[in-house]
Amino acid sequence: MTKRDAQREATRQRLVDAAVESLIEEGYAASTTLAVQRRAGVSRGALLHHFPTREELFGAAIGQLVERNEQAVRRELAQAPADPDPVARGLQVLRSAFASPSFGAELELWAAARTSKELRAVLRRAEGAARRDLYRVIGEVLGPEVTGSPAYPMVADLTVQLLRGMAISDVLYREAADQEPLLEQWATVTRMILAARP
Amino acid sequence: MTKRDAQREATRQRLVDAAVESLIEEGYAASTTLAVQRRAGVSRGALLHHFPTREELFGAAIGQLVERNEQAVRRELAQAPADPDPVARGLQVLRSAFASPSFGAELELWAAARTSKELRAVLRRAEGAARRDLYRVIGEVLGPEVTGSPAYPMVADLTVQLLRGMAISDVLYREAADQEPLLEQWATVTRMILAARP
DNA sequence: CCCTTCACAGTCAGCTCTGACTGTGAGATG
DNA sequence: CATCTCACAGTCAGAGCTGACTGTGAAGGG
Repeated sequence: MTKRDAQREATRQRLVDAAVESLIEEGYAASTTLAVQRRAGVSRGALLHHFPTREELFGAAIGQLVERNEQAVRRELAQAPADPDPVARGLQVLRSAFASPSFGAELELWAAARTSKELRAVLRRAEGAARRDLYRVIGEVLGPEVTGSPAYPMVADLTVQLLRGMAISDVLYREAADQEPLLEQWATVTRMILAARP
Repeated sequence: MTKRDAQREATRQRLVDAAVESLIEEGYAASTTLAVQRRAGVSRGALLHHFPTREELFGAAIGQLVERNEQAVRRELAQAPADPDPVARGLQVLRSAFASPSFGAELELWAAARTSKELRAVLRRAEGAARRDLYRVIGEVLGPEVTGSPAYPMVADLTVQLLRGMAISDVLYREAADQEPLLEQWATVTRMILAARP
Protein backbone atom coordinates (compact mmCIF):
# COMPACT_ATOMS: atom_id res chain seq x y z
CA MET A 1 0.00 0.00 0.00
CA THR A 2 1.70 3.17 -1.18
CA LYS A 3 1.34 6.60 0.38
CA ARG A 4 -0.99 7.52 -2.45
CA ASP A 5 -3.31 4.63 -1.85
CA ALA A 6 -3.44 5.51 1.82
CA GLN A 7 -4.29 9.13 1.07
CA ARG A 8 -6.90 8.08 -1.43
CA GLU A 9 -8.55 5.76 1.01
CA ALA A 10 -8.44 8.35 3.78
CA THR A 11 -10.15 11.00 1.68
CA ARG A 12 -12.74 8.57 0.45
CA GLN A 13 -13.53 7.52 3.98
CA ARG A 14 -13.84 11.13 5.12
CA LEU A 15 -16.35 11.71 2.36
CA VAL A 16 -18.42 8.66 3.20
CA ASP A 17 -18.32 9.48 6.91
CA ALA A 18 -19.38 13.06 6.21
CA ALA A 19 -22.23 11.82 4.03
CA VAL A 20 -23.43 9.45 6.72
CA GLU A 21 -23.26 12.15 9.38
CA SER A 22 -25.15 14.51 7.13
CA LEU A 23 -27.87 11.91 6.60
CA ILE A 24 -28.15 11.49 10.35
CA GLU A 25 -28.02 15.14 11.34
CA GLU A 26 -29.53 16.99 8.40
CA GLY A 27 -31.78 14.37 6.87
CA TYR A 28 -31.93 13.01 3.36
CA ALA A 29 -33.37 16.03 1.55
CA ALA A 30 -30.83 18.46 3.02
CA SER A 31 -27.89 16.17 2.35
CA THR A 32 -26.58 17.70 -0.86
CA THR A 33 -23.18 16.97 -2.32
CA LEU A 34 -22.16 20.50 -1.37
CA ALA A 35 -23.15 19.91 2.24
CA VAL A 36 -21.09 16.73 2.33
CA GLN A 37 -18.16 18.43 0.66
CA ARG A 38 -18.18 21.24 3.22
CA ARG A 39 -18.60 18.85 6.12
CA ALA A 40 -15.69 16.75 4.93
CA GLY A 41 -13.59 19.88 4.38
CA VAL A 42 -12.76 18.79 0.87
CA SER A 43 -12.68 20.53 -2.48
CA ARG A 44 -15.30 20.03 -5.14
CA GLY A 45 -12.75 18.30 -7.31
CA ALA A 46 -11.91 15.81 -4.59
CA LEU A 47 -15.52 14.87 -4.05
CA LEU A 48 -16.19 14.40 -7.73
CA HIS A 49 -12.97 12.53 -8.20
CA HIS A 50 -14.11 9.89 -5.75
CA PHE A 51 -17.83 10.00 -6.46
CA PRO A 52 -18.67 11.25 -9.96
CA THR A 53 -22.38 11.41 -9.18
CA ARG A 54 -24.50 12.14 -6.18
CA GLU A 55 -26.02 8.71 -6.48
CA GLU A 56 -22.68 6.95 -6.10
CA LEU A 57 -21.81 8.99 -3.03
CA PHE A 58 -25.01 8.20 -1.24
CA GLY A 59 -24.97 4.64 -2.43
CA ALA A 60 -21.74 4.21 -0.48
CA ALA A 61 -23.03 6.26 2.44
CA ILE A 62 -26.20 4.22 2.77
CA GLY A 63 -24.24 1.01 2.81
CA GLN A 64 -22.12 2.41 5.59
CA LEU A 65 -25.13 3.67 7.53
CA VAL A 66 -26.86 0.32 7.46
CA GLU A 67 -23.68 -1.41 8.52
CA ARG A 68 -23.22 1.07 11.33
CA ASN A 69 -26.73 0.42 12.61
CA GLU A 70 -26.13 -3.28 12.46
CA GLN A 71 -23.02 -2.91 14.60
CA ALA A 72 -24.85 -0.60 16.99
CA VAL A 73 -27.23 -3.41 17.87
CA ARG A 74 -24.28 -5.64 18.67
CA ARG A 75 -22.62 -2.94 20.75
CA GLU A 76 -25.79 -2.26 22.74
CA LEU A 77 -26.10 -5.95 23.28
CA ALA A 78 -22.55 -6.34 24.52
CA GLN A 79 -22.82 -3.59 27.11
CA ALA A 80 -26.35 -4.27 28.27
CA PRO A 81 -26.50 -5.21 31.94
CA ALA A 82 -27.11 -8.84 32.68
CA ASP A 83 -30.74 -9.63 33.32
CA PRO A 84 -32.32 -12.85 34.52
CA ASP A 85 -35.07 -12.26 31.95
CA PRO A 86 -33.65 -12.64 28.44
CA VAL A 87 -36.84 -11.31 26.82
CA ALA A 88 -36.86 -8.04 28.76
CA ARG A 89 -33.15 -7.58 28.22
CA GLY A 90 -33.37 -8.34 24.52
CA LEU A 91 -36.22 -5.92 23.98
CA GLN A 92 -34.43 -3.16 25.86
CA VAL A 93 -31.36 -3.65 23.73
CA LEU A 94 -33.27 -3.64 20.47
CA ARG A 95 -35.39 -0.70 21.48
CA SER A 96 -32.45 1.46 22.38
CA ALA A 97 -30.74 0.62 19.09
CA PHE A 98 -33.88 1.37 17.09
CA ALA A 99 -34.39 4.68 18.87
CA SER A 100 -31.01 6.12 17.85
CA PRO A 101 -30.77 9.02 15.36
CA SER A 102 -28.73 6.77 13.14
CA PHE A 103 -31.59 4.32 12.87
CA GLY A 104 -34.01 7.21 12.38
CA ALA A 105 -31.98 8.22 9.34
CA GLU A 106 -32.29 4.72 7.96
CA LEU A 107 -36.05 4.73 8.41
CA GLU A 108 -36.22 8.10 6.70
CA LEU A 109 -34.50 6.56 3.71
CA TRP A 110 -36.97 3.68 3.70
CA ALA A 111 -39.83 6.14 3.63
CA ALA A 112 -38.25 8.22 0.89
CA ALA A 113 -37.61 5.08 -1.14
CA ARG A 114 -41.34 4.76 -1.65
CA THR A 115 -41.18 7.13 -4.61
CA SER A 116 -37.67 6.36 -5.86
CA LYS A 117 -36.85 3.14 -7.65
CA GLU A 118 -33.10 3.80 -7.45
CA LEU A 119 -33.12 4.44 -3.72
CA ARG A 120 -35.15 1.32 -3.18
CA ALA A 121 -32.62 -0.74 -5.12
CA VAL A 122 -29.72 0.69 -3.11
CA LEU A 123 -31.50 0.05 0.17
CA ARG A 124 -32.52 -3.48 -0.72
CA ARG A 125 -28.94 -4.37 -1.49
CA ALA A 126 -27.65 -2.79 1.70
CA GLU A 127 -30.36 -4.32 3.87
CA GLY A 128 -29.91 -7.85 2.65
CA ALA A 129 -27.09 -8.86 4.96
CA ALA A 130 -28.15 -6.57 7.80
CA ARG A 131 -31.61 -8.11 7.90
CA ARG A 132 -30.29 -11.61 8.31
CA ASP A 133 -27.87 -10.39 10.90
CA LEU A 134 -30.57 -8.60 12.86
CA TYR A 135 -32.62 -11.76 13.13
CA ARG A 136 -29.54 -13.69 14.13
CA VAL A 137 -28.78 -11.22 16.91
CA ILE A 138 -32.36 -11.39 18.10
CA GLY A 139 -32.02 -15.14 18.27
CA GLU A 140 -28.76 -14.87 20.18
CA VAL A 141 -30.04 -12.44 22.75
CA LEU A 142 -33.17 -14.41 23.45
CA GLY A 143 -31.37 -17.67 23.87
CA PRO A 144 -32.00 -21.18 22.62
CA GLU A 145 -34.93 -22.05 24.84
CA VAL A 146 -36.85 -19.13 23.33
CA THR A 147 -35.76 -19.65 19.73
CA GLY A 148 -36.70 -23.27 20.08
CA SER A 149 -40.35 -22.39 20.55
CA PRO A 150 -42.52 -22.99 17.48
CA ALA A 151 -43.95 -19.50 17.90
CA TYR A 152 -40.51 -17.90 17.84
CA PRO A 153 -40.36 -16.83 14.16
CA MET A 154 -43.66 -15.03 14.55
CA VAL A 155 -42.55 -13.32 17.74
CA ALA A 156 -39.37 -12.14 16.09
CA ASP A 157 -41.28 -10.71 13.12
CA LEU A 158 -43.87 -9.01 15.28
CA THR A 159 -41.16 -7.55 17.47
CA VAL A 160 -39.24 -6.08 14.56
CA GLN A 161 -42.36 -4.52 13.05
CA LEU A 162 -43.42 -3.16 16.41
CA LEU A 163 -40.04 -1.59 17.04
CA ARG A 164 -40.07 0.02 13.60
CA GLY A 165 -43.48 1.48 14.35
CA MET A 166 -42.28 2.81 17.67
CA ALA A 167 -39.20 4.30 16.05
CA ILE A 168 -41.30 6.25 13.56
CA SER A 169 -43.73 7.34 16.24
CA ASP A 170 -40.87 8.66 18.34
CA VAL A 171 -40.36 11.52 15.92
CA LEU A 172 -43.67 13.07 16.89
CA TYR A 173 -44.50 11.56 20.22
CA ARG A 174 -41.25 10.82 22.01
CA GLU A 175 -41.69 13.81 24.31
CA ALA A 176 -45.44 13.45 24.61
CA ALA A 177 -45.67 9.89 25.84
CA ASP A 178 -43.23 7.52 27.40
CA GLN A 179 -43.08 4.40 25.28
CA GLU A 180 -41.32 2.19 27.79
CA PRO A 181 -44.48 0.88 29.45
CA LEU A 182 -45.62 -0.35 26.05
CA LEU A 183 -42.36 -2.21 25.62
CA GLU A 184 -42.73 -3.86 29.00
CA GLN A 185 -46.23 -4.91 28.10
CA TRP A 186 -44.93 -6.35 24.89
CA ALA A 187 -42.39 -8.33 26.91
CA THR A 188 -45.23 -9.75 28.96
CA VAL A 189 -47.19 -10.66 25.85
CA THR A 190 -44.11 -12.23 24.33
CA ARG A 191 -43.57 -14.44 27.34
CA MET A 192 -47.23 -15.41 27.21
CA ILE A 193 -47.01 -16.40 23.54
CA LEU A 194 -43.82 -18.37 24.00
CA ALA A 195 -45.20 -20.16 27.03
CA ALA A 196 -48.40 -21.20 25.27
CA ARG A 197 -48.72 -24.84 24.31
CA PRO A 198 -47.56 -25.55 20.72
CA MET B 1 -71.00 33.95 -1.68
CA THR B 2 -70.08 36.00 -4.70
CA LYS B 3 -68.70 34.67 -7.98
CA ARG B 4 -65.29 35.90 -6.90
CA ASP B 5 -65.32 34.01 -3.64
CA ALA B 6 -66.34 30.86 -5.46
CA GLN B 7 -63.53 31.22 -7.97
CA ARG B 8 -61.06 31.94 -5.22
CA GLU B 9 -62.06 28.91 -3.26
CA ALA B 10 -62.00 26.69 -6.36
CA THR B 11 -58.46 27.71 -7.28
CA ARG B 12 -57.26 27.34 -3.74
CA GLN B 13 -58.72 23.86 -3.54
CA ARG B 14 -57.10 22.87 -6.85
CA LEU B 15 -53.77 23.93 -5.46
CA VAL B 16 -54.16 22.03 -2.22
CA ASP B 17 -55.36 18.93 -4.07
CA ALA B 18 -52.44 19.13 -6.47
CA ALA B 19 -50.04 19.48 -3.55
CA VAL B 20 -51.52 16.44 -1.82
CA GLU B 21 -51.37 14.36 -4.99
CA SER B 22 -47.79 15.41 -5.52
CA LEU B 23 -46.88 14.34 -2.00
CA ILE B 24 -48.49 10.98 -2.64
CA GLU B 25 -47.12 10.34 -6.11
CA GLU B 26 -43.77 12.14 -6.17
CA GLY B 27 -42.82 12.19 -2.52
CA TYR B 28 -41.91 15.07 -0.24
CA ALA B 29 -38.52 15.98 -1.68
CA ALA B 30 -39.78 16.14 -5.27
CA SER B 31 -42.86 18.15 -4.37
CA THR B 32 -41.68 21.63 -5.31
CA THR B 33 -43.98 24.60 -5.69
CA LEU B 34 -43.32 24.46 -9.44
CA ALA B 35 -44.42 20.83 -9.57
CA VAL B 36 -47.62 21.72 -7.74
CA GLN B 37 -48.21 24.73 -9.96
CA ARG B 38 -47.85 22.64 -13.11
CA ARG B 39 -49.98 19.84 -11.73
CA ALA B 40 -52.75 22.28 -10.82
CA GLY B 41 -52.48 23.97 -14.22
CA VAL B 42 -52.17 27.36 -12.60
CA SER B 43 -49.89 30.33 -13.12
CA ARG B 44 -47.06 31.22 -10.79
CA GLY B 45 -48.92 34.33 -9.74
CA ALA B 46 -51.99 32.35 -8.79
CA LEU B 47 -50.03 29.97 -6.61
CA LEU B 48 -48.19 32.74 -4.83
CA HIS B 49 -51.36 34.73 -4.45
CA HIS B 50 -52.91 31.94 -2.44
CA PHE B 51 -49.79 30.64 -0.74
CA PRO B 52 -47.02 33.24 -0.44
CA THR B 53 -44.52 30.67 0.76
CA ARG B 54 -43.85 27.04 0.16
CA GLU B 55 -44.37 26.37 3.83
CA GLU B 56 -47.93 27.70 3.82
CA LEU B 57 -48.81 25.60 0.79
CA PHE B 58 -47.59 22.37 2.28
CA GLY B 59 -48.97 23.27 5.67
CA ALA B 60 -52.41 23.26 4.09
CA ALA B 61 -51.63 20.18 2.02
CA ILE B 62 -50.47 18.17 5.01
CA GLY B 63 -53.61 19.02 6.92
CA GLN B 64 -55.64 17.79 3.98
CA LEU B 65 -53.57 14.63 3.62
CA VAL B 66 -53.98 13.66 7.25
CA GLU B 67 -57.69 14.33 7.05
CA ARG B 68 -57.94 12.25 3.90
CA ASN B 69 -56.22 9.32 5.58
CA GLU B 70 -58.50 9.62 8.54
CA GLN B 71 -61.54 9.41 6.26
CA ALA B 72 -59.99 6.52 4.35
CA VAL B 73 -60.06 4.40 7.50
CA ARG B 74 -63.75 5.17 7.91
CA ARG B 75 -64.45 4.36 4.27
CA GLU B 76 -62.60 1.05 4.46
CA LEU B 77 -64.49 0.27 7.58
CA ALA B 78 -67.88 1.03 6.04
CA GLN B 79 -67.36 -1.21 3.04
CA ALA B 80 -65.58 -4.06 4.78
CA PRO B 81 -67.51 -7.33 4.53
CA ALA B 82 -69.27 -8.43 7.67
CA ASP B 83 -67.26 -10.87 9.71
CA PRO B 84 -68.23 -12.84 12.78
CA ASP B 85 -64.81 -12.06 14.19
CA PRO B 86 -64.55 -8.34 14.97
CA VAL B 87 -60.82 -8.55 15.65
CA ALA B 88 -59.94 -10.07 12.30
CA ARG B 89 -62.22 -7.67 10.49
CA GLY B 90 -60.88 -4.65 12.34
CA LEU B 91 -57.27 -5.56 11.66
CA GLN B 92 -57.96 -6.13 7.96
CA VAL B 93 -59.61 -2.74 7.72
CA LEU B 94 -56.80 -0.95 9.49
CA ARG B 95 -54.14 -2.80 7.58
CA SER B 96 -55.56 -1.94 4.21
CA ALA B 97 -55.88 1.72 5.18
CA PHE B 98 -52.31 1.84 6.50
CA ALA B 99 -50.98 0.19 3.33
CA SER B 100 -52.31 2.87 0.96
CA PRO B 101 -49.94 5.24 -0.88
CA SER B 102 -51.67 8.10 0.83
CA PHE B 103 -50.69 6.75 4.22
CA GLY B 104 -47.21 6.03 2.92
CA ALA B 105 -46.90 9.72 2.10
CA GLU B 106 -47.89 10.59 5.64
CA LEU B 107 -45.28 8.27 7.10
CA GLU B 108 -42.68 9.77 4.79
CA LEU B 109 -43.49 13.16 6.27
CA TRP B 110 -43.15 11.75 9.78
CA ALA B 111 -39.72 10.45 8.93
CA ALA B 112 -38.65 13.70 7.29
CA ALA B 113 -39.90 15.62 10.32
CA ARG B 114 -37.07 14.11 12.33
CA THR B 115 -34.72 16.82 11.11
CA SER B 116 -37.18 19.66 10.64
CA LYS B 117 -38.70 21.49 13.56
CA GLU B 118 -41.22 23.28 11.35
CA LEU B 119 -42.46 20.12 9.70
CA ARG B 120 -42.79 18.49 13.08
CA ALA B 121 -44.92 21.38 14.33
CA VAL B 122 -47.18 21.22 11.28
CA LEU B 123 -47.58 17.47 11.62
CA ARG B 124 -48.27 17.56 15.33
CA ARG B 125 -51.06 20.04 14.79
CA ALA B 126 -52.56 18.05 11.94
CA GLU B 127 -52.26 14.73 13.75
CA GLY B 128 -53.92 15.86 16.95
CA ALA B 129 -57.50 15.30 15.91
CA ALA B 130 -56.72 12.41 13.58
CA ARG B 131 -55.01 10.49 16.33
CA ARG B 132 -57.96 10.67 18.66
CA ASP B 133 -60.24 9.75 15.81
CA LEU B 134 -58.13 6.76 14.85
CA TYR B 135 -58.35 5.32 18.34
CA ARG B 136 -62.06 6.00 18.40
CA VAL B 137 -62.53 4.12 15.11
CA ILE B 138 -60.47 1.24 16.42
CA GLY B 139 -62.74 1.11 19.44
CA GLU B 140 -65.83 1.17 17.24
CA VAL B 141 -64.69 -1.59 14.94
CA LEU B 142 -63.68 -3.89 17.75
CA GLY B 143 -66.90 -3.45 19.65
CA PRO B 144 -67.73 -2.83 23.30
CA GLU B 145 -66.93 -6.28 24.65
CA VAL B 146 -63.37 -5.86 23.40
CA THR B 147 -62.93 -2.25 24.43
CA GLY B 148 -64.25 -3.17 27.82
CA SER B 149 -61.30 -5.44 28.47
CA PRO B 150 -58.69 -4.00 30.83
CA ALA B 151 -56.00 -4.96 28.34
CA TYR B 152 -57.69 -3.03 25.51
CA PRO B 153 -55.67 0.22 25.65
CA MET B 154 -52.46 -1.75 25.40
CA VAL B 155 -53.78 -3.83 22.52
CA ALA B 156 -54.82 -0.70 20.65
CA ASP B 157 -51.40 0.90 21.13
CA LEU B 158 -49.51 -2.21 20.14
CA THR B 159 -51.69 -2.63 17.08
CA VAL B 160 -51.12 0.91 15.87
CA GLN B 161 -47.36 0.65 16.32
CA LEU B 162 -47.30 -2.72 14.63
CA LEU B 163 -49.26 -1.43 11.65
CA ARG B 164 -46.95 1.56 11.30
CA GLY B 165 -43.97 -0.77 11.27
CA MET B 166 -45.59 -2.95 8.65
CA ALA B 167 -46.41 0.10 6.54
CA ILE B 168 -42.78 1.21 6.53
CA SER B 169 -41.55 -2.29 5.82
CA ASP B 170 -43.89 -2.56 2.84
CA VAL B 171 -41.76 -0.10 0.91
CA LEU B 172 -38.91 -2.59 0.69
CA TYR B 173 -40.49 -5.94 1.34
CA ARG B 174 -44.05 -5.80 0.06
CA GLU B 175 -43.17 -7.89 -2.99
CA ALA B 176 -40.68 -10.11 -1.19
CA ALA B 177 -42.88 -11.41 1.60
CA ASP B 178 -46.59 -11.57 2.12
CA GLN B 179 -47.39 -9.79 5.36
CA GLU B 180 -50.92 -11.12 5.75
CA PRO B 181 -49.94 -14.23 7.71
CA LEU B 182 -48.29 -11.97 10.25
CA LEU B 183 -51.50 -10.00 10.58
CA GLU B 184 -53.50 -13.14 11.15
CA GLN B 185 -51.07 -14.23 13.80
CA TRP B 186 -51.40 -10.87 15.46
CA ALA B 187 -55.18 -11.37 15.46
CA THR B 188 -54.67 -14.66 17.26
CA VAL B 189 -52.38 -13.06 19.80
CA THR B 190 -54.85 -10.21 20.28
CA ARG B 191 -57.65 -12.62 21.05
CA MET B 192 -55.39 -14.41 23.47
CA ILE B 193 -54.52 -11.21 25.31
CA LEU B 194 -58.09 -10.06 25.51
CA ALA B 195 -59.29 -13.44 26.71
CA ALA B 196 -56.71 -13.62 29.48
CA ARG B 197 -57.98 -13.09 32.99
CA PRO B 198 -57.72 -9.46 34.16
C1' DC C 1 -71.50 54.27 -15.90
C1' DC C 2 -67.22 54.91 -13.63
C1' DC C 3 -63.95 53.53 -10.58
C1' DT C 4 -61.95 50.42 -7.41
C1' DT C 5 -60.69 46.02 -5.99
C1' DC C 6 -58.80 41.69 -6.49
C1' DA C 7 -57.87 37.17 -8.47
C1' DC C 8 -54.66 35.93 -11.35
C1' DA C 9 -50.86 36.18 -15.45
C1' DG C 10 -46.17 36.30 -16.68
C1' DT C 11 -41.50 37.66 -16.12
C1' DC C 12 -37.43 37.99 -13.50
C1' DA C 13 -33.64 38.25 -10.04
C1' DG C 14 -31.16 35.70 -6.86
C1' DC C 15 -29.89 31.52 -4.97
C1' DT C 16 -28.42 26.65 -4.72
C1' DC C 17 -27.18 22.43 -6.60
C1' DT C 18 -24.92 19.26 -9.88
C1' DG C 19 -21.43 17.81 -12.66
C1' DA C 20 -17.86 19.31 -16.24
C1' DC C 21 -13.50 21.19 -17.04
C1' DT C 22 -8.67 22.81 -16.59
C1' DG C 23 -4.76 23.51 -13.64
C1' DT C 24 -1.18 21.89 -10.13
C1' DG C 25 1.96 19.72 -7.14
C1' DA C 26 3.36 15.64 -4.66
C1' DG C 27 4.55 11.01 -5.22
C1' DA C 28 5.61 6.96 -8.11
C1' DT C 29 8.58 5.15 -11.96
C1' DG C 30 12.27 4.56 -15.22
C1' DC D 1 17.18 13.13 -12.27
C1' DA D 2 13.52 13.36 -15.70
C1' DT D 3 9.04 12.21 -16.55
C1' DC D 4 4.71 10.70 -15.75
C1' DT D 5 0.67 9.74 -13.11
C1' DC D 6 -2.93 10.86 -10.31
C1' DA D 7 -5.23 12.79 -6.28
C1' DC D 8 -7.01 16.86 -5.71
C1' DA D 9 -7.97 22.31 -6.29
C1' DG D 10 -10.87 25.77 -8.03
C1' DT D 11 -13.84 27.74 -11.35
C1' DC D 12 -17.78 27.60 -14.17
C1' DA D 13 -21.95 26.60 -17.00
C1' DG D 14 -26.44 25.00 -16.90
C1' DA D 15 -30.58 23.85 -14.63
C1' DG D 16 -34.17 24.17 -11.21
C1' DC D 17 -36.35 26.50 -7.46
C1' DT D 18 -38.30 30.30 -4.61
C1' DG D 19 -40.43 34.39 -4.01
C1' DA D 20 -40.76 39.38 -5.76
C1' DC D 21 -42.70 42.40 -8.93
C1' DT D 22 -45.62 44.59 -12.47
C1' DG D 23 -49.44 44.12 -15.59
C1' DT D 24 -54.50 42.97 -16.74
C1' DG D 25 -59.23 42.08 -17.03
C1' DA D 26 -63.37 40.84 -14.86
C1' DA D 27 -66.36 41.49 -10.77
C1' DG D 28 -68.58 44.50 -7.69
C1' DG D 29 -69.69 49.00 -5.27
C1' DG D 30 -71.30 53.78 -5.61
